[in-house]
Amino acid sequence: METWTSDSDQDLEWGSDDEVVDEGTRHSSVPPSGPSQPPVSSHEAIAGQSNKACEEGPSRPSLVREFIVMGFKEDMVVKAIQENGEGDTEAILETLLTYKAIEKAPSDHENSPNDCSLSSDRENTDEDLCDMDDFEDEEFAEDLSEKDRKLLILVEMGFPTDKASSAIDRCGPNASLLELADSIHAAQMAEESDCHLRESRISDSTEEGTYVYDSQRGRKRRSPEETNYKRKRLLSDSESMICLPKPMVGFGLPNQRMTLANRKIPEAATGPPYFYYENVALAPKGAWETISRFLYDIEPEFVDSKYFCAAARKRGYVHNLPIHNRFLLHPTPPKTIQEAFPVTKKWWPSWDYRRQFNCLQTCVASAKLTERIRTELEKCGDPPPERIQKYVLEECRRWNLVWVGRHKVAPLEPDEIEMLLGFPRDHTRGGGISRMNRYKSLGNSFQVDTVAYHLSVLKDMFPNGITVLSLFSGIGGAEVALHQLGIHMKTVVSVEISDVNRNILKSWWEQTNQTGELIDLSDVQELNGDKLEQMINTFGGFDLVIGGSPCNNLSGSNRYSRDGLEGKHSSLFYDYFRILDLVKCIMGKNF
DNA sequence: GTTATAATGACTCTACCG
DNA sequence: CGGTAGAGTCATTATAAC
Repeated sequence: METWTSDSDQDLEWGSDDEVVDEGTRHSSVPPSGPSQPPVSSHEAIAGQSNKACEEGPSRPSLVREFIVMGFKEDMVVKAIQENGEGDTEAILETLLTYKAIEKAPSDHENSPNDCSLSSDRENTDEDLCDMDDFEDEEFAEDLSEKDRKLLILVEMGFPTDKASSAIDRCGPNASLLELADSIHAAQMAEESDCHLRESRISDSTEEGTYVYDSQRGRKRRSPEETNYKRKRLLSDSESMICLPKPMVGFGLPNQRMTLANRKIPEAATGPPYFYYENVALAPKGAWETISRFLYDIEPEFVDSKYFCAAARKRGYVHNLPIHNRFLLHPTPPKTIQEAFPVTKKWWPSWDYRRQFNCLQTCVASAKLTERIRTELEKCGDPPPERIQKYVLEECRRWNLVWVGRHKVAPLEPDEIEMLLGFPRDHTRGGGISRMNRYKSLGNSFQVDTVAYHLSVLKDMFPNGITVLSLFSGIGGAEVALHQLGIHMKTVVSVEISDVNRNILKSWWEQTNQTGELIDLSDVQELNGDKLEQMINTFGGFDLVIGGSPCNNLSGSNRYSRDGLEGKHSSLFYDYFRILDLVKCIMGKNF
């Protein structure tokens, strides 16, 4: 069962530095990404007009918000929901796209995917509709031919006119918009398939195989040689899919052959600015497909931080950074529990064969549980019967418990979690933060060494330092990573909703004697085009847009509101995209 | 009010077997 | 190929304690 622990130590030798790092040796850092508790949405179109927050109306304000955050106007969202009912989100989306396509004037642009890259295509298509901007007649759509209507919507969604047109020809007049969109997507993928095939083959031979799953049927299957062909075929079946690499090593670990020799970044996505987006790898079906689609179709890099430290942390990263000549932070952190906590060794029973922790989350075990474990172990002899072993081991895994005495297990202390995640000791300590909030902030953070490895390529590219836009900064994992890499931060604009997290980052910034400037804002939803344009003009553009949006509606740990990307908090992903796209547009115009 | 504690499954992929 | 058991997951809520 323990395949994930056994391969980490022996099979992957990457460094000569196995020394145990004293917990006090690393100074500098803080993690990002936070749960944020946004007030109700207020969406602002780029043009500057802002809409009122949606509170009343439909019984699901989150549904309204979901669409507003995608760039639709509130009144239209309400109207579309009334028209379709709350159940069928696809129909609502289709209606909204229709509204928008009709209402659209060529000059204004909002945050639909790939919006700015298509303005030229759109202008042609919309030409004969320009005078229809005062949208009143909801029947208008039916005056268009079905094909024209769909073409219009597809172009509005960001697809080139010619591609959209041939997709309609290919799929027939009755194809749904989603089918058409996927068909275009598949065609684009097929164009790159040669390159893809080559890359995947390299990947397959280097790794143990690749898992491919069909996002609709939810069946995952082992993919041998013919995987790539299947992938192609399934894609043209209007199904998008995602690969979770096994082992989850991303595009390559240190001292390991790069699994993806030359990945291709779509033209529209190349830097500047560089960007880096993070979220949980094990998100509900379809979430990563959507994330990737919004972020310019870049393939996510899935990495488990167990290859960088002593705790697992399966995360996906979408970025447009180069992937060659990456390097690790030094000293490298311990990669096993025993190296990280040598003093616990003498209490560690032989039948607890954990070598690494599972994902460090936001909650820790209760005293009652550790008490239960202790009494259970007291009741029986040594070694305990198999049934007890199994129970204890299960709970230890579930809660990341460590052995601190005979029959005594305990949850990790906040400072121990700081160390495991690559933060300086006491990074989150003091300043008015409660213990539980430390756990929460840390649980929501980056693993610094992992992120630093990916960001390390920036060091040579920007010898004079970088200007950073840090969204959902949390306790500043991105900033800490950059600092430890020795990358000078000229200016950091940090956006983080939590007061305590902002204070942690500010405090770290001062204590590490940063010479650059830290500007901290609280709400990504208030970051509109005007503000961004002003900042970009002041700072000369951003070199890096980095952040991990809230995962709580995606995480498997959430029993109450695992609503996917459209969840109350996780839908802030669309704000990440909105802001990134705005930055790209503004910088594209002025630089 | 603020903080800590305890209780609360579902969903998914993986490995294995027939 | 399908079924199944096993394992893992950046959490939320109600309640008690302070």
